[in-house]
Amino acid sequence: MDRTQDRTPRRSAARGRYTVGDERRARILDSAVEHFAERGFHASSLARIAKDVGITQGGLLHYFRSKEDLLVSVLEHSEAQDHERFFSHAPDSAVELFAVLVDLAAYNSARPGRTKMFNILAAEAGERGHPAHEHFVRRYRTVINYSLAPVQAAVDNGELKPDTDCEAIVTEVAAVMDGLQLQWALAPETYDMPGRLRTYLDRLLRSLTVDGSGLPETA
Amino acid sequence: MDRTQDRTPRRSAARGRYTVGDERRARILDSAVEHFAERGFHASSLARIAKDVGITQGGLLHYFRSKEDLLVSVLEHSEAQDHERFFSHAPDSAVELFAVLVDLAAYNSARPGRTKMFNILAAEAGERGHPAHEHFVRRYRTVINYSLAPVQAAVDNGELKPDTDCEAIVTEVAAVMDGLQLQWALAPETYDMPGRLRTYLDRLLRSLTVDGSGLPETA
DNA sequence: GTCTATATCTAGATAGAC
DNA sequence: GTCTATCTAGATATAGAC
Repeated sequence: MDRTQDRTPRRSAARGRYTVGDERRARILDSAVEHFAERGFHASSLARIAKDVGITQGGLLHYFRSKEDLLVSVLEHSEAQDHERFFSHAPDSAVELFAVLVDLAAYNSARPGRTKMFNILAAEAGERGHPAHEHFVRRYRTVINYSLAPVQAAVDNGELKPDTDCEAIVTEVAAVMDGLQLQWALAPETYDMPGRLRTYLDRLLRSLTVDGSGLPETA
Repeated sequence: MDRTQDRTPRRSAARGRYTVGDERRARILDSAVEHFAERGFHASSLARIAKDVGITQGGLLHYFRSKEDLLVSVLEHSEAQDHERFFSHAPDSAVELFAVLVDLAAYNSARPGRTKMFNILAAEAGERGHPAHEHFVRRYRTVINYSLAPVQAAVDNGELKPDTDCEAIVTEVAAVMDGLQLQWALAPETYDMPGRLRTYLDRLLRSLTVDGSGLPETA
């Protein structure tokens, strides 16, 4: 096992207390996010990531034993943040699910570095050899499953039309979120990503309800 | 002006005749597409692109004076292909537009290298300094404008509901296409991208028609 | 815990031989 | 039209000093 990897659990155990090393680790992760956001994984450089934190490349490698280790740590860290903030509670209805997704879009649009990083890494990860390939395959599966349950439940209890293809709906929603995020990244200041997502989800919901107006809006 | 740049026009003038240089140029572009698809722009290497064609890096730079020149040429080349194949005729109706888009998705899913390249470059281009930034900003504007006209026309002549927000629809359609493409790239063999797009467009169309079943399917 | 030094590779671009 | 040679710069990773 990796000595650097079991730092995070230790920190949560001693809640509120941060060692110097933990703080350094956190700053390296933040710096890495910014660099991956600008150039992706392959073209980012450990030396420049380290320089932004005020240490050298050698110093950085004390915390993360390799570039790939750093990438994996960044992804796990971000994932954990998202999970705690948005996905720790399973939504009971499609309306509730959609509201969470709009919140997530707002959260993402307030964090351009983090969000652009996901755009690039998700695209890079299409190649089978990429160190984040498995991560993103798993991530889509998780997102789909998380979203599928409340939609299926809404069909079962009659809120949504009985002939609804739940899986198609759910992958489509994920696609819209990713696609809007791609457009948003080209002009983050002027593009209302959560607004466009809500517009889409509202119409989707209306088209899925029995008479076209049976449910409240998502926000 | 660049001597290498005015080769393409000359070739189209002497239709059917390809000089050795033109053929070399085309093979370099193909190789570049594959490399950009795997690693994006920054992390691709001219030497390796050249090696796949069977020449050296120095030889490649005879045709494209810099790496950035190569990238721009690749994008222009691909764009020209798309335009000729799909967008040279302006669609008269929303149904016609949607059918073209499904064709495009099928075309893209048959060309993994090219399509994954667009995924990565579109994401990388979010950063303002990226050599393809302007290209993708322009590309989205073009796509939106191309799609807006037939949708707006359908609203005006009563085929679609009068309260339809055409611009929202059109950016949403673009987002779905990009997002599905991202998911497809993670498992191209098992993911029916054009099928999922058609499913989405069919439901979109039904939700936009006055009584919910006024128009034929897209295919 | 961090730095310096170093080994080893690879990058893009230029110049000039053939 | 292509190659070789070369320059400069930058990459990751290791080893060991402090």
